[in-house]
Amino acid sequence: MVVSVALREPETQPRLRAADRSRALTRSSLISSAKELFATRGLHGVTTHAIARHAGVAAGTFYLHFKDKSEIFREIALETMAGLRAVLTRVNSTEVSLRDGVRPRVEGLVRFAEENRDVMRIIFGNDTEAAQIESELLDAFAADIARGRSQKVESGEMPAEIDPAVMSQALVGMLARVVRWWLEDPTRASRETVIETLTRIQLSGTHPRKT
Amino acid sequence: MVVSVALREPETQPRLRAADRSRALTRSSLISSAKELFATRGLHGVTTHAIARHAGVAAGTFYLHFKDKSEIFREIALETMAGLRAVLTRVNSTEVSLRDGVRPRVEGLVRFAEENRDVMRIIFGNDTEAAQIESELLDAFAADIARGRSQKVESGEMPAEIDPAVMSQALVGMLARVVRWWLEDPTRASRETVIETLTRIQLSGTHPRKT
Amino acid sequence: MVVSVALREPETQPRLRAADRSRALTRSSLISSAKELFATRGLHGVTTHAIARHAGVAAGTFYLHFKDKSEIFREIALETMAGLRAVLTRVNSTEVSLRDGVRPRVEGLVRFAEENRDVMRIIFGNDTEAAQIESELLDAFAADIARGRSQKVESGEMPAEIDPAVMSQALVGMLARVVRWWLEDPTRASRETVIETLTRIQLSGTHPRKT
Amino acid sequence: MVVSVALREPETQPRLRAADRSRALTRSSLISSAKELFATRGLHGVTTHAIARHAGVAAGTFYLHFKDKSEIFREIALETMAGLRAVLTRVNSTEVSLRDGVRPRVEGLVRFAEENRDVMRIIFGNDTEAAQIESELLDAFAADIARGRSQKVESGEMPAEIDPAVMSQALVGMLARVVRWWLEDPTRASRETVIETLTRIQLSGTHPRKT
DNA sequence: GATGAATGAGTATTCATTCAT
DNA sequence: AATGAATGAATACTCATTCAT
Repeated sequence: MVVSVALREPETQPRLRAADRSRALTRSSLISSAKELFATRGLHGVTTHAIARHAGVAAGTFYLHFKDKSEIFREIALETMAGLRAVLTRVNSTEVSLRDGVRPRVEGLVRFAEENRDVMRIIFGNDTEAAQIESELLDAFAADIARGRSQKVESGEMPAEIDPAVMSQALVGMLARVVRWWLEDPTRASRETVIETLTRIQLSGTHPRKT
Repeated sequence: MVVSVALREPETQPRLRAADRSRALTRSSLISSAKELFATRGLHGVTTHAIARHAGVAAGTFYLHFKDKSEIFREIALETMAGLRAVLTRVNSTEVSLRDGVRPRVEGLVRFAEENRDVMRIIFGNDTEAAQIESELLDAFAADIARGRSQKVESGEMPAEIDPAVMSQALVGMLARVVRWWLEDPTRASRETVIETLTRIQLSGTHPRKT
Repeated sequence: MVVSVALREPETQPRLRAADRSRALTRSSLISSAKELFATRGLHGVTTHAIARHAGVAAGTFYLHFKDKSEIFREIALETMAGLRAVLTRVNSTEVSLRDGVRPRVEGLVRFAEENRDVMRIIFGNDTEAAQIESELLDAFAADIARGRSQKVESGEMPAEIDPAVMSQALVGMLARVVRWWLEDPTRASRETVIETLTRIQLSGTHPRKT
Repeated sequence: MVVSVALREPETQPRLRAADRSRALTRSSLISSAKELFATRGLHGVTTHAIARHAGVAAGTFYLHFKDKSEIFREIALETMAGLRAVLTRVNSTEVSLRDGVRPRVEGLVRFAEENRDVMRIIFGNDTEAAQIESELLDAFAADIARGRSQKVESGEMPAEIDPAVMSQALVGMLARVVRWWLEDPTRASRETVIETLTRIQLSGTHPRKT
C-alpha cells in the first residue's frame, strides 16, 4: 500500500519521482520482509540484518529507512491496526442497532484476520517490547468499544453493572486470543463457528438483567 | 546416599540441615528476585546477572540452582498457574450450578490476581519465549473450561452454536486481559465492578437462545 | 597401587592407619576416576567436579588431595610413565645384543599399552597443557634410548650418520603414534603385526651402511 | 552474484574492490594472528578476543570472517597441510625409485617445516580439539604413504611382515615428533643431521629380510 | 577429613548500529 | 541512495577454586 501512495503524488518532479519510486520500493520491500519475519519469529527473534537480507538490500540500508528496529515494528503495527479499525468502523457506521451490528463486526474482524494472518500474528502475538505498542493500539480499540457501550448504558440498553471500560478490555482480550488461537491452526474450528460463538458472547450481558 | 548416611551419623545432620537451609534460602531469594524482575521487564528484559545481583548472590550462583534462565521462568510460571488452578478448582468443586458457580470463580480469580500481582503479570504478560509455557498453561486452563462447557451443551444448558473450544479461548483471553489491565492500575475500576462485569459476560451465551 | 602401598606401612599407629586408609582410599578413588575420564575426554574436557562426582566424593574433597587439576594429571602421567619405563628397563637389562633386545622391548611396550589403555591414551593423547608434562616424560624416555644408541655408535654398531638424539625422538614419536592409533581400534591390526612392524623399523638403520 | 553485477556496472567496481580488499586484509590479519597465537598457546589457550586484538580489530569482527574459533583453526590447519602435501607430492612424482625418493622427500619436509614453523607447531602440536582435524590430516597423509608401501610389498620390494598401515602411522609419528622437537630449538641438531637420520630410518625395513 | 554452597573471573558469541566508500 | 565491513557493548553460561560448617 505504500507503493500505491507513491504512484499518486503528482507534484514531484519526474527525476525525483524515479528516485522516490526506488526508495519507496526498497522501503516497502523492507516492510513486507519485516512483516513476514516478525509474524513467525517475533520482534526479538528477528535481526535487522535478517530483514535487510530478506528484502535483498544491504544491512545499512535498513537504517536509511528506519531509525530503529522498533520503528519498523511500530509502523507495521500501527498501519495494520488502522486497517483493522477501518474495517470495524465501516461496519459500525452502517450498523442500525447494537444487536444487529455485532455479527457483521465480528465477521469483519474474522475475515480481516484471515486476510492478514502475518500482521495479526504480530499485533496479537507476544512480545514484551511489543507490549507497549500493542497496548496503545488495543487500548485505542478498547476505547472505541467503550464509547459505544457507554451510550448503551446511558440509554438503558445495557445494565449499569457492566462497566464499559472493563467490558471493552474483555472484548479485546477475547477477540485477540481467539483470533490468534484460530490462526495458528485454522482447522481448529470452522470460520462459521468462530463467528457464531464470538457473536453470541459479544451479545451477552447486553440485555438488562431479568431480575 | 546422603540420606542413609545421615540416619546413622547424627552429627552430620545439623551440617546437612544448615547447608540445605542456606541453599533453600538462596534459591527462594533467586526466585522472588526473578518474579519481581520478570514482572516488570519480561523474560527477555532480565539478565541472569540481574537476578543474581538482586538476590545478593554471585552471578554463577544462579546456575547452581537453575539450569537455565528459562528454567526459573518456567518454574515460576508453573507454580503460579498451579496456584491459580487450585483456587479455581476449589471453587468449582463447591459450585452447585454453573450459574451460581460463575461469580465465586471470578471472585477467586480476581482475589488471587490481587495477591499475586507480580506473578500474574508474568503469566499474562507477553513474551515470545514465554509464549510456549503460557500456551501450555492457558491451554490447560482453557481445556478445563471447555470440558465444563461441553457438558452444558450436551445437557442443553448451553446452545450448540457455542463451540466449547472457542468459548474457552475467549474466556481465557478475556480474563487474562482484564486482569492484566486492571493490575496495571487498580484505580481503573473497583474490584466489585471488575467482578460484576466479568461475571455477567461469563454468564452470557449460557442460556439457550430464546428464538 | 596406591592402596597396596598403604597396607604395608608398619610404623603408623593403628588409629592413624585407619584414617590413612580412608584417606588413601579417597585418593585412589580420585585417581582412578581421573584416569578414566582423562583418557576419553582429555585434560581440558574433564572438570574437577566430574572427577569428584565420579569418585563419589564432594567437589571440595578433590582439593584436599591435589593442589590443582594439573597436579593429578601430572601425577597420573608420571606414575604411568614410571610403569612403562620399568617394563622397558627390565627388558633392557636382560638384553644381550641390540638386535636381540629390540623385539622383547617392543613386545613389552605393546603388552603394557594393552593393559593400560586409559593411561596410555592420556600420555600419548593430545593436550596442550599436557604437552609440557608429556614432553618431559617422552624426552626422558627418548634420552634413555639415546644413551643406548650412543654406545652403539661409538662401538661402531650404528653408523655415525644417525644422530642418537634425533633417532630417539623418532622412535618415541613412532611408538606413541602407532600405539595410540592401534588402541583406538585394536582391530586395525593384529598385535603380532604391530610388534613385527615396529621391531623391523626399530632395527632399521642400525647396521652400518653397506656402501 | 556480486561478480556478475560488477561486470555490468563499472562504477561499482572500485567500491567493491575497495571493500573486498579491506575485507581480505582483515581476514588475513586475523589468520596470521591466529597462526602465531595458536602456535605458541594452542587452540584452547587462545581466545577469539585475543586473535582480534592481535589483529587490531574489534572482537565482533572475528565472527564476520569465521563462524567459530574452530573454523579458523581448521582453515589454517587444512591450508598448511595442503601445502605440505603439495611439497611431498611434487617430490613423489619425480622420484625414480623408492630408495632414491626418500631423501628428497625428507628434505622437502624439513625445509617446509623450517619455513612454516608456526603452522607446523599447530599441526603437529597437541590439542584435544585439534586432534580430530589433525587425525584427518595425518591419516590422509598416512594413507598416502600406506598406498606407496603397499605396492612395494606386492612387488616384493618390502617384506610382507611390514604392515603398510602400521608403517605409515609410524612414519607420520616419527616425522611429526622429530620436526616438532627440532623446531622447538633448531640448535639441537643440524638440518643435515635431521635429514640424514630421518632418511636412513625411512629406508629401514624396506629391504627384504636376508634370512 | 569431608562437604557442598558460593564465588567471580573468564569466554564465546550475537546484534543493533555507524560510517567510509 | 546504497553498501557492507567494522564496531563493541551486552550476556548467557562454565568451572577452578575457596571456605564456613
